[in-house]
Amino acid sequence: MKREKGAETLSLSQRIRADIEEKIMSGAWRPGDRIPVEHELAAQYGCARMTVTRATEALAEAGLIVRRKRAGSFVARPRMESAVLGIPDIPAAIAERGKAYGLRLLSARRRVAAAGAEEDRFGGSGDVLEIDCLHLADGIPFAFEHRLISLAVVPAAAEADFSRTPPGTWLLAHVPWTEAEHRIGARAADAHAAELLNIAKGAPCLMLERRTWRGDAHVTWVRQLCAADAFDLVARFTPKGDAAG
Amino acid sequence: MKREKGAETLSLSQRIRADIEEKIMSGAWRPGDRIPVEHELAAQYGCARMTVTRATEALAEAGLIVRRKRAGSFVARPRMESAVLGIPDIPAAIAERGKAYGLRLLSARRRVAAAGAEEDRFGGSGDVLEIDCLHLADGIPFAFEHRLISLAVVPAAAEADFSRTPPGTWLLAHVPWTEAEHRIGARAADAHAAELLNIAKGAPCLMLERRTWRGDAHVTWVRQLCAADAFDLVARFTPKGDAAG
DNA sequence: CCCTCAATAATGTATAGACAAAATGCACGC
DNA sequence: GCGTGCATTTTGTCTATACATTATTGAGGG
Repeated sequence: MKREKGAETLSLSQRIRADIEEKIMSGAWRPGDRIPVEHELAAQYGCARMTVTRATEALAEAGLIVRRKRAGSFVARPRMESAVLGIPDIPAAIAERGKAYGLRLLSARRRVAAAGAEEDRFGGSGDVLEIDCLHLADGIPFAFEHRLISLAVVPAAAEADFSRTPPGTWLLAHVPWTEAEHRIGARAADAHAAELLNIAKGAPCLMLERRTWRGDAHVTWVRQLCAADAFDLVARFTPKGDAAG
Repeated sequence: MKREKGAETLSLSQRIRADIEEKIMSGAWRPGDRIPVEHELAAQYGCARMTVTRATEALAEAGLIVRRKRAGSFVARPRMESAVLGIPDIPAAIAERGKAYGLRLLSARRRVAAAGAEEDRFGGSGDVLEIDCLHLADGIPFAFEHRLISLAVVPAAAEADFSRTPPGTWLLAHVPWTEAEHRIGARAADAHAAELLNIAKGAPCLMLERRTWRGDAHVTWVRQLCAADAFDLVARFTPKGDAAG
């Protein structure tokens, strides 16, 4: 278990980094502790300070230590606030479990985004493409997707064939994005979703909402619903410290 | 919106990094494109190659580019698989919304982990502390927590007063951990949880399960359930590329 | 045409030194 | 006792150079 070392020969700076990391992870050096100053470590390892610096810099970037001029470097206070979550593309997720992916396009229409709850969440304005589709795993309904795409930002979307390529996959391949926001929650299936997913009305569903930007422009907003027993999100991660990215 | 620059003077290597990042983010350099070789960039910026190297190294670590000996450096193929999810401590999450946190310890008993569904998920063995508690926001039930703590790894837990300090908070403060795994899903409330959370049986709930290790030893396993309308997880993130950490 | 091998161009890592910037802590004066 | 300012320590960054490593490319031989 745990991290794969690969057993390859580590470079000296990587070894220094690993040594410090081990000291921190094992608890030998506790949060707030000062770690040896760089020239000291350099002497200890018989190398130039620059070599040590590269190790400490990387550790700082990873959030394990905090470096402060004149004061020294300190073990960061761990904050378990952030986890790297693997959020797969739906076709990829289905393929990963060895099932056949299927897509059913329910509707796609062009309209103008006006004021409204949905548009508020989307945040964009102007012409949008509104798409409903169903993702299938081995022919069984897996997730219901409702999406808005800004045609001002992605005019090419008007020509795309979303009955063959799922909109998410198409967008990922065609539109670069710079920022996104996820909202993950549980919801009861409404009548429409229940029918499409072939579950009881009111049955629990996992909801994933995603807004995507390119620069300041809203690219797309999507809500995916899938039956509670069909899918869980799983994330594995290691602690990080205070330092901002 | 978007990223805060801070407006501070960037170091040269940071500026080089930012310039390349901008080229990639804006789409000027597309995935798979080769970026100028380091000595070329060095000449362009009038600096030593080492300075450029620090920028490209950081970009590679961040997953934006891939560096290959002899071949050059290339813009990484973006994979939207991972997102940094803010998963707050429950008391912190409640405090953040300006509500008063409350805790109700339902039960805490010591027993030996035997074979069973729950123990399988936990993965540990030996003496465990089994805790049920309820987190309250302004006195209203917010989340139901069921937890196992390995007493072999955390003997001090036997003495802790979990009627005052929530187990998660106590553990975070007292036990260093090296790895964790989250599982996020939707579940229907069973009779017990429904009563405690004051919702209908079968109502959708957001479930968060977490296993935590220290080295190879299992520290704790916890399952938290909260009513679907009480809480969503929200994550904001930027794209990353192929490169492994 | 294919295989092999060597030249080569790129990254990978390290060095020793230099100066900048910041913050700590001490000495000094009041 | 108390602030004030300066010296010192430590990180922050960069330079110029050197050699190692690796995969590509091209030349030569079968």
